[in-house]
Formats: sequence, C-alpha cells, structure tokens
Amino acid sequence: MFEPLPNNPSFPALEGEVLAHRKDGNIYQKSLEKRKDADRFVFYEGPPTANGMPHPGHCLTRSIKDLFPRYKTMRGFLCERKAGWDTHGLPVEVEVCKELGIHSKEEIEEYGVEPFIHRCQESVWRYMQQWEALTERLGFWVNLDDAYVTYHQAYVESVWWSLKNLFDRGLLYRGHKIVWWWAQGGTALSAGEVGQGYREVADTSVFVEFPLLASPEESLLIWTTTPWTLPSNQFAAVNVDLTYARVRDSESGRVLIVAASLVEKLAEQFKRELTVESTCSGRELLGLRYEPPFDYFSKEMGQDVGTLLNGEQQALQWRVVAADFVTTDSGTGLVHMAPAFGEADYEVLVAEQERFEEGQGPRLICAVGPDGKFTEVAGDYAGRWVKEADKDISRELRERGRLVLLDQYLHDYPFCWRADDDPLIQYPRESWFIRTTEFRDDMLSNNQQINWLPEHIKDGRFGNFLESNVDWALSRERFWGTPLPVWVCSESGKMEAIGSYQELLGKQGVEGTDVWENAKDANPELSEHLKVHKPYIDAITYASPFVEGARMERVSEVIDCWYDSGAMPFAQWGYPHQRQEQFTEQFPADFISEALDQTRGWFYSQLAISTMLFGENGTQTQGHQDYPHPYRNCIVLGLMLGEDGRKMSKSKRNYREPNEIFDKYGADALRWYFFANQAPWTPIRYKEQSIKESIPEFLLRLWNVFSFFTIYANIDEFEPEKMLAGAAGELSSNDLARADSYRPMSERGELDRWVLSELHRTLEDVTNRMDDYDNYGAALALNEFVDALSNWYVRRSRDRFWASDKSNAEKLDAYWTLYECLVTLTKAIAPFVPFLSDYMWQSLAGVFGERVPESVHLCDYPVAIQELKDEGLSNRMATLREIASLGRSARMNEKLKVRQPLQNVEVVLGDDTFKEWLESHDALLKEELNVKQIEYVTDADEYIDYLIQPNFKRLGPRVGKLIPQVKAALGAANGAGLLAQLEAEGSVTIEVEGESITLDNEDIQVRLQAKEGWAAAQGKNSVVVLNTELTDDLIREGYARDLIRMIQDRRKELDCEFTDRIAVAVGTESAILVQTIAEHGETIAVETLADNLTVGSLEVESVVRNVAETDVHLFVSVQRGTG
RNA sequence: GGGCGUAUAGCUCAGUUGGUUAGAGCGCAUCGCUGAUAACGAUGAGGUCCCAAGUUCGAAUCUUGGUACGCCCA
Repeated sequence: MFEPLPNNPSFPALEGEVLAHRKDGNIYQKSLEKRKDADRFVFYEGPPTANGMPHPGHCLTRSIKDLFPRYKTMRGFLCERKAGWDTHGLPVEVEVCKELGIHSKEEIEEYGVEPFIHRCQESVWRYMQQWEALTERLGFWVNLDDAYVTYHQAYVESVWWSLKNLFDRGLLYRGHKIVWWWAQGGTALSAGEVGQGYREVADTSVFVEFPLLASPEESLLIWTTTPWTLPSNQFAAVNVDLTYARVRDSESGRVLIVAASLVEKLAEQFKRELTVESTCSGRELLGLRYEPPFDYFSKEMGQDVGTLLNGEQQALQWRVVAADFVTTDSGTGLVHMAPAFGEADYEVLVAEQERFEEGQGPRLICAVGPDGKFTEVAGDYAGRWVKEADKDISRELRERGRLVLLDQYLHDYPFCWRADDDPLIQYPRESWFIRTTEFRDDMLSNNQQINWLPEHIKDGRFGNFLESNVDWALSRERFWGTPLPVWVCSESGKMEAIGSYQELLGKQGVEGTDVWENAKDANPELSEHLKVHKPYIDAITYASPFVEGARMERVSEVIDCWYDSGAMPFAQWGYPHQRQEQFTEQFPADFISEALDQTRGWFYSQLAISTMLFGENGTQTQGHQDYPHPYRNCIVLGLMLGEDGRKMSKSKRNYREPNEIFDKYGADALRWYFFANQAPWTPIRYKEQSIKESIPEFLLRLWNVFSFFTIYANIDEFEPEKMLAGAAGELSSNDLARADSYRPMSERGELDRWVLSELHRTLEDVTNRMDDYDNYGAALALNEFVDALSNWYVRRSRDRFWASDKSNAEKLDAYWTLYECLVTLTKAIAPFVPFLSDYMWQSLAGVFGERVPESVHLCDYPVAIQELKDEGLSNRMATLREIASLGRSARMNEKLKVRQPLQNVEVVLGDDTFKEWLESHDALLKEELNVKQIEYVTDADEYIDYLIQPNFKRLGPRVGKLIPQVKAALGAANGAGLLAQLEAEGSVTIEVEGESITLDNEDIQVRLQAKEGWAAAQGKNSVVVLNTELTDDLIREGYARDLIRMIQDRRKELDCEFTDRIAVAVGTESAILVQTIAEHGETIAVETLADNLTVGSLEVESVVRNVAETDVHLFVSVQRGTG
C-alpha cells in the first residue's frame, strides 16, 4: 500500500520532510561511499565570502554547481565536493571598518593592527550560518565539514610555497608602475578589482590654454577631465600624422592650436567663431615649448635641459611630444600629459627618458601624496583631496584667462569596489608584480583546450583578456591577507622567499616568535591560524645569509585575495606540505562554474597560477600537466539582474531573500526555474512570477500523475512489493521484469509500448545533453515527457485504471507501465529537483523497504534501453495526436462540445504511410473525439485541395536557380492529378525553361488545404472533416453524458468517497430526458456507481441543474461505505 | 573610444548544418473536460524575427554597415 498523498501538496513543507529524512540517513556520505572505487569526476568550489548575506544570484551558481556533480555521481563517478571559503581581503577589512566607524588606513593603524585583524578573523564568519543554511536548504551537496579556508595556516603555507616558487624563478618582482590607487585605503588594486567599481559620473572637464613660450599670444589647447592633474603636467602630446590648425578665437582674439578636423565641432561647443589662419602637421609642432598651467615645478626646473643620445641639448619638459594614442575622437587633438597619473602618459615619459643620455632625462614630477592630497609643493592646494580641488583649480585658471570652457562630462570612472564613495586615482607606486606576461602564450594555449560554455568566452571575452595580459599587480599595502612571504636583508636589500612557517623557524637566528606566543598566552582563544598573519609574522626576523650581522625582515605587504582563490586547486589540500595524493587525484577539475564577473577574477587567477606552476614552462621539479588545467569544462553563468532590471547587489537590496523564496515556493521550484527557463549563460532577469510558475508547469503536473497513480493503485491493491520477490535492485526495467503479472513489452498494448518508447527516448536525449553540460535542453526533454505521460498516457489509459476487474491483464499492464515510468522518471529528475524526487522515491519505492536503496540519490542514473525505443511508433502516435487535436479544433469551430457524440469523421492523410496503422488503432481516437466511426482516406478532392511544393532541401542543390519556376509549375498543376500520376508511375516530369525535370516522391511535399464549407481542420499532414449531422439518438447519448457529468459533480459536492454507492433520482418533465434515462440508465448508473436511477424524487435535498436546455431536480442519496 | 554579447508574440525565452506556414510558457480571449479536480485541456488572437545593404534559387539563421541595450575594458 502506498502512503496516501496530501491533496494539496505544499512543496516547501515536503522539502522539509525530505531534509529531515536525509539528515538521519546521511545520504550524501553514502552516495560517495558507494562510488569509492569509481573514476573521479572532479569539481572545484569557487569560494564565496561568508561575510555578506547570500542572495538569489548565489542560488543560481549553487544550483548549477549541484546539478552536474549529482548527475555524474548517479552516472557512476566519484565526485567529492569540498566546500571553501574566501576569507581575506578588502571586503572583510571594509566591513570591519564600517563596524568601527573608521575609514582610512591611518585610522586602522591608530586602532591597532592586532585588534583589527582579530576583528577581521571574527567577521569572516558573520553570515556563516546563513550560508550553511542556504546551502542545505537549496540542496547543494557539498562537504561543509571539510571546507578549505583561505586564512588557515595550511592554506596560507600552500600559497607561500607557490609564491616562493615564482620568486625563485624570478617571476615575482618589485616594480615601479602607475597603478589604480585607492588613496583612502592606501593601496593599489588589481585590474579585476578596479573593474568591479566602474560607475557613471559627471566630472568637471576643462579646455585649457598652454601659451607657447616663443609666441605667447598663441596657445596649445588641451582638454582634460581631471583638472587636478594639471599641476603635475610635464608634456603636451600630438599625433604626428594629424593636421593641426591655428585658429583665431573671435571672443578673446587669441590664437589656439587644435586638430584641424575638430575646429567646427569645437566652435560649436564653445559657441564662438574660430577662424582658421593656417594649418600644419603634428610633426611640425614637436618640440615647441609652452608655459605649463601651474608653475609649481617650472619655476625651478623650467630652464632645465639635458643631453640627447645624439649629443644635442633639449629642454627636459613642457614641450610638445609625439604619441600614437592621440586621436581626434574627443578633446582637441592635443593631450595634456601628467605621467604620474596615467599609464600611457608614464610610458611617454619613459620613452622621453630613453632619448636622453643615461640619467639626464626628465624625471617624474608629482604634486600629490599617496593619501590623495596635494603635497607642500602645490602651494594653496597643499593638503587638499585632489578630486575636491577640481573646481578651485578650474576657477583659478579662469581667473588667469587660461580657461576656454568648463563643462560637465559624463563618463565611467572607477571607484573602490568595497568603499564605493572613494574614487580611485592612478598613481605611481612601488608594488609587487608577477610576470604573467611571460606566460601569455602558455595561457592562451591552455585556454584553447578548455571547454567553455558558452563557447564565445574562449576566444571572446576571456581570450581577449589573455591577449592583452599585463603583469599581475599582486601586493596590497593592507592588513588582512596572506602575507607576502619575502624577507629582505636590512643591509644589502637582498631578498628571499619562504615556503612555510616551518621553513621560517628553521632559519639561523630566528627572533620574534615570542610576539605570537605572548599574544596567545594573553588570549588562549586566539586561533592558531593567526600566527602566519600580520602583525605576528612581521615580528619574525632572522640572521641575514647575505651580510654578516644584518637581519632579514619581512616586507610589509599582503597579497591580492584573488591569488588566494586562484591557488585553491592545490592550496585546498595544503599541497605540497600535506595531502599530496589528494591533489594529484583531484587535478585538474572536470567542472567548475561561476558567473560572468569571474572572467577576470577566479577563472583568470586559477588559469594563470596553474599555467605558471604546472604548465609547459612550469616549475621543473613538479613536471607538467597536459592542458587544459586547472579546469576542463566551465559554465559561465549570466549575471542575475534584479526585478527592476538592474544588477543585483548587496547594497541596493533589489531582490528577495532566498529564504523567503524557499518558504513560499520551495527549492525545487527555484532550481527548476533556473534549469528549465533559459540557457544558463543568458542574463537572468529575476522574476518571482516565473519561479511561481515553475510549480504548475512541471512540479505540480508531475505530482498529479504521481498522485493519480497512488490513489488508484491503492484502490486496486496494486502492490508491486508483493509481486516482486527477493532483491529489487533499483527498480530498473530489468528488476521489474521479474515480477508476477509484469508482462513483456511485446504482449502489451500500443499505448504502453509508446509511453515506454518515449521514456527511453527521453532518457537518451537527457543523458546526451547532460554529458554536454546542456541542462536547459535536458530539462526541456524531461518536461516534454511529463507532459506526454500526463496528457496522453494517463488520459488515454483511464478506462483501464477504472476497470472493475482487478486481475485484468491489461489493467495490470497499465499499472506496471505507469509505475515503471514514474520510478524511472524519479531517478532521471533527481539531480534537478532533489527534494520532490526523493519524496517520490520514498513513496514509490518505499513499499519495498530495505530491498531498495533508501534514497533516489543512491541510485544509478537510468540508462536508455535501445530495444524499448520505437521511433516508428513515436511518429505514428504523433500523427494520431495531431489528428486528435485537429478533431477538437474542428469541433470547436462548429461549437460541438466533446460530450456530444458524432456519427463519423473523415481523416484525409497527406500520404498513406500510417494509414493501416491508424485504422487498426482508431479506438483511442474514437474515444478521444467521441465519434462512432473514423474513415481514413488519402484522396478526397471533395474536401480538400492539394498544394504541391518542391522539397526545397532536396531540389535546391539540384535545380538551383530554377527553383522558383519549379515551385510555380507545381503550384499551377492539378494537384490531385499529379499525385495520381506519381503514384502510378513513380515519377513525373515537368518542363521548366525548356528543361525537363523529373521528380519522384521525395522531391515534392504535399500540403492539404481544406475547402470552404466543411467542418474541417487542417494540420501539417492531415485534414479532419466532421460529419456534423446529429440524429436524435446521438443527441440523447449526449444528454446521457451530461447527466453522468451532473451526477459526478454532485457526488463530489457531497464529499463521496471514490467507492461510495449512491441512489439517484432525476426530477424532470422533459420527454427526451425521460427517454434518455430509459435508454442509457444502465450506463449512467455504472459510471456513477449508482445502485438505483429513477425519474422522480428522493427524500434528500435536491439541486437544480440545467440539462438538455431544461432545469431538472437532481436527488442523490449516498449509501456510505457500501462499496 | 575598443572588446564581447544580446535584439524573435503583450511578458519571459526557444529556434539544430540557410529550405518557403517561425515555436513554447505565461498573460489575454473563447470554449471544453471533470472521481488527478483550489488542478487540467483545447482552440484562437497576437510577429516588418531591430534597421539597411549584400551573398543565395531561398535568410530569423551567413556577410557588411548602422541603431538600441547589457557586460567588460579604456
């Protein structure tokens, strides 16, 4: 006996039950245990940060990350899923600062580095519980108990090992570069971090005159959106290939030099006339000297000259130089150069320096300090935050008559990704870099081997990013991060890298370990892992091996937290210091998945580190691994947008909490929505309505079939567990075949064979698609099967389920078939909707008790059985379903409801391939269409026209240009005659443009067109014509069905059990109804379980109903429990 | 400004290697079914497949150029 199911399933409640059952059973562990000797399917978890709340976007990644490992596990692989947490970096520090109400780096130092990092370490776990709850509630199976944590000592040491490796190979270096600088935080940011902080802002933009020294009435005109960089101006750049114009400004009377092609545009912008006086090439402008906008530096250095390599003397700065990147796209065609604040500008400076004798070239000048404020050199501006000084600088320039126009300019500008009120500035800074550019080609060839989904990521976004690779800006002048493991000799400046804490302690003359020990003594609660962090690690020094008596001290920086996550393929195991075999077994990953924003983040950091360490030119000692690594297949998920169409963000809170979704709709509904609504890489506009809809569309429809089965199986005492003795395996087709009363397919009816064929076709399709990481296609196929099962198989099999003889073989066939479909389907959907599937398993398979696996997640994925697939049958049934649909359509047009029987229909077929089969299987159709007779005809000129068209795909290549004429010729021909000729002779020949073209059966396609005046409906392959003539007999039969419907309705109103018997009386004066009851009374009684059916009344309350266009009084008396 | 992507029904999205009647779900309209039933089904209306040019016998699909939007980068 199957557990009776609730009428109104609450999926969230049901999921709760399943979760409780799993916890006791520890199913996840068992699922791994079962595959312990199997081949591995390796999955890497991209670590989330647990110091923020999870949102629906995380549900998407976690759903996909669950789907494929579950699927692969069922397919027989061992897939360990080690969780991980990203715990370092700015996100954490910024959270702590908010808590403390502080912001700048100085304030942190005042507060104290030691208490600060203690708070960081605690803050990391702030939302841990919510994350764990979400993970479990969503059904993301991952081993949280053995998660890797990026601040743990073993992890840090693994990262150290890799950095030491790079350092020893000369790939980790300290360099001077223009970096994106977060002034308030006092650190540089990596390209990836900067990328996260762009937003559109309106900045002050200015057109400024640089008067020429030789002729002060003439000025170079430049444009900039960063007026604060003007005090640090060193050059003006032109493109030597452009033409420039000297134009007279009608308003000021002065001469301005701008690109010739921009004169008109600028005149319009300035709203004044600019008259061209002469033109020259950019080359002619080279070397012209000008008066810089501010004299902070020029008053001292204005006359400085140096010796060029060719021996000539040249002024060092404030002159026109050449630069290729100057264009006329914006601005004036002349560009203000402040090499301190722009990478391109800096390169120009370096190029200039190279033109001079060693040491004689221009030096970098910079009027801004690392705190983002002007230094003493900048006069009145000293001490002011640069961005805030823009307006005053512009004002001063205007007063001095140097400003031509001040405007607002709308553009994207980067802000700190974790402190989004702080604009970043470009700033020259000493920083640590990894020489990733040396591995550019290696990374590219590694990338080529990766299976990216969608494919365009490979050569598109990711490939392009690799092409334009720059050295990785690794260091951060911050506090909470993996300390850069480099120690410097205090005397010689020579450095060495350290690969582990143990190695450090093994150095000569180690001192400073007491700082940690004392802290630990004072507070025994402190996590041991902190000892490899600032400030404790900084305290450790040792004797310099380079200079007698000197000390080795650690550099102060920590590293980019993206390096941490990129190191996870080995660092999660603590490799190479420990668990080497795990690393070897689990490298590279078969599958990873994150959202598109990780292209330059985790996807890159992993690929870069892996290529440098284990690639073709990786470390000698480790040997190398064939590409691709560290991941083979990568699904790049689309970004999830909020309901408002904007990016979902923690700060905007433009989304619903995952928990609310789970409580309202359940995890399966959410998962199915993700899997079955679109390809996972399309950006998903989060819509609560769509999540809601996935319930009736899939889950509820499936539930209804499931529920239908259990209700009737219980009524009919269909008990598979009693008919199948001994071990039951996983209730696969082979297992079931051993059961009593289970008949081989060959002995079953067409409908059973059809639905099983569909089932196995679906399994094959789903498996192929899932092997290709196409969850969307797989979900569609499953959905289609559920639809076929529910709306054709069950519907058309109802009679068998209702048949009264419980031992009828065809009835048992129906039960076995439906049972097999449901059990198999349950396994097939298990990776997608783990809760409902397990619930169904508990019910459907639970009757076998210990003889079957205790959870669907311990089963193998069902394999398509080729012998059960029958393509021909599928096609025939599809035609039959089309005919049924057309019949309904034709009825609809004639307003003939299905309860009204019709005498006959004629079905006109485009060809007679299926005619015989249809004729021998028309019982289904008769019932579905409620007609007495069906005739199949292939020629019926009376009802239809034949439209004949060429088979374009076949004929196109053969006749080419003649296709339109062939089409016209076929269209004009007598369709019926042509078909007759084809049938008789096997081919027809038509004349087109003087050429004879012979066509056979395959070369044409026939379309049927119903003629006017018939109750007909046409489809692709057939036309259904109704005989609409109604005899009195047919009408009365229709009324009989109306009566049945009416009585059934009443039974329901009276809360009858399925098996309750009733007595019925119909109070009516309609002669035709009386006659109907006399003729069809028995049928009505049988259908409605009525022991007694009379015309008249009973001693019960009556209801009035309309039948046969008259009102009747219906009396129903229930004899409870007599069935 | 550059790169990548997207543009198909009112909405959310499918659409295989080009093949002549472009699909689904939701919504809407009409109707039906009815012991799976607070479900369900059918039918219908609804499309310049963003625009333009090109290639081709034939273009939603390929090419080029635009436009709009999104993301990434300058």
